[in-house]
Amino acid sequence: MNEVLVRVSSEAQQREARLLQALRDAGLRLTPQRRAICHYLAHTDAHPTAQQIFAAVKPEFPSLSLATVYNTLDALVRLGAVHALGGAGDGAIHYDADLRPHVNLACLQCHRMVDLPCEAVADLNRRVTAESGYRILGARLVYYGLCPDCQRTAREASPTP
Amino acid sequence: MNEVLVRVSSEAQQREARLLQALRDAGLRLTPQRRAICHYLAHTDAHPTAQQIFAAVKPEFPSLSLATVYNTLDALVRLGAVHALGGAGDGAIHYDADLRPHVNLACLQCHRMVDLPCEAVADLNRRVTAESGYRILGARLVYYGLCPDCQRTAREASPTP
DNA sequence: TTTCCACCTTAGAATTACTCCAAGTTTGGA
DNA sequence: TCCAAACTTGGAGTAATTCTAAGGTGGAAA
Ligand SMILES: [Mn+2]
Ligand SMILES: [Mn+2]
Ligand SMILES: [Zn+2]
Ligand SMILES: [Zn+2]
Repeated sequence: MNEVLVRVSSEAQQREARLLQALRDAGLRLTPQRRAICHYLAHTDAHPTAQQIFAAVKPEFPSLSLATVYNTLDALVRLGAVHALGGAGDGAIHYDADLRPHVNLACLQCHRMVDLPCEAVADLNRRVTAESGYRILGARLVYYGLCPDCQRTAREASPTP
Repeated sequence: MNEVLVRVSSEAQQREARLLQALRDAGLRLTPQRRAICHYLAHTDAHPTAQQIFAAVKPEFPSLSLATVYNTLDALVRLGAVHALGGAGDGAIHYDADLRPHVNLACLQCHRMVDLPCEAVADLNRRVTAESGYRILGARLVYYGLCPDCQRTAREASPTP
């Protein structure tokens, strides 16, 4: 009759907590702007750019400045809490707050990035950390090309069936 | 007494041939500038940026334009003959003509990229190609952080031993 | 709770990698 | 050899990112 009150913290909530903790641990301040940016980063799987984060958070903070978005991203990347994945055919850097081992797929046509879970990446991470001699801050595991949708579009455009 | 005249084409020569063939196969023209850029790309393991390629080839072609470097790189990347690895702490994209399976290590401090051979990457490539549904043009397998040299430098700067 | 300052945010200017353009040149097939 | 499509070039243009100076604030300490 007693329900088991285990709240399963969602993946997104865990990510958000991790981002905030990373800032705290580094002695950086938790401003409302940073909280909002972390919240957005933790709850999306879209691999947003700085501009996209800005556009998404701006409504909640009309005074928000792009510089703050860049500052916060820079801090999170330098702390290893967010990965900088690079461009996707657009000239802008995409960010990923999902640190679970996976590779990312970028479409050079529609500029979207999606995840491809991949257990093998965990081994890769381990090996690189152990063998490289580098102090690893982040990874950028991206395959780029054309997504299924954009392949279809391209095929319709050129009559080569 | 007859020597066996097998010339073992060096890795770099193979790469150069592959780059030129990729351009030919795509119906693109082999201009002296493109040849020089391909030659440089094939013979370096420095993962150069467009500007660095320009600086390296310019002496041989005083009339060379940056636009030509960008055009050529764009063509090679779209053909999958060269990989665009993204930045290394500098704001510029680094390129890699070495298509052998490996991961790249970027130092955010000195902006250098080096290779880490890794057989596991071949499997990763296969799996992504097979399972993603994407038409894969290239990969960007980079771990970024601080190289051993820069770690040492950082340690000397901050007295935390 | 109040104080206080090092750290933050902000708007806008500055930087710069990269792209675009128009005019002149070249490649490579016919 | 001839020529049209493709290429190169210098310079202007674009836009992502960084820088700067002035005013605001988080959070530790009293
Ligand atoms: Mn991802
Ligand atoms: Mn490499
Ligand atoms: Zn697409
Ligand atoms: Zn270094």
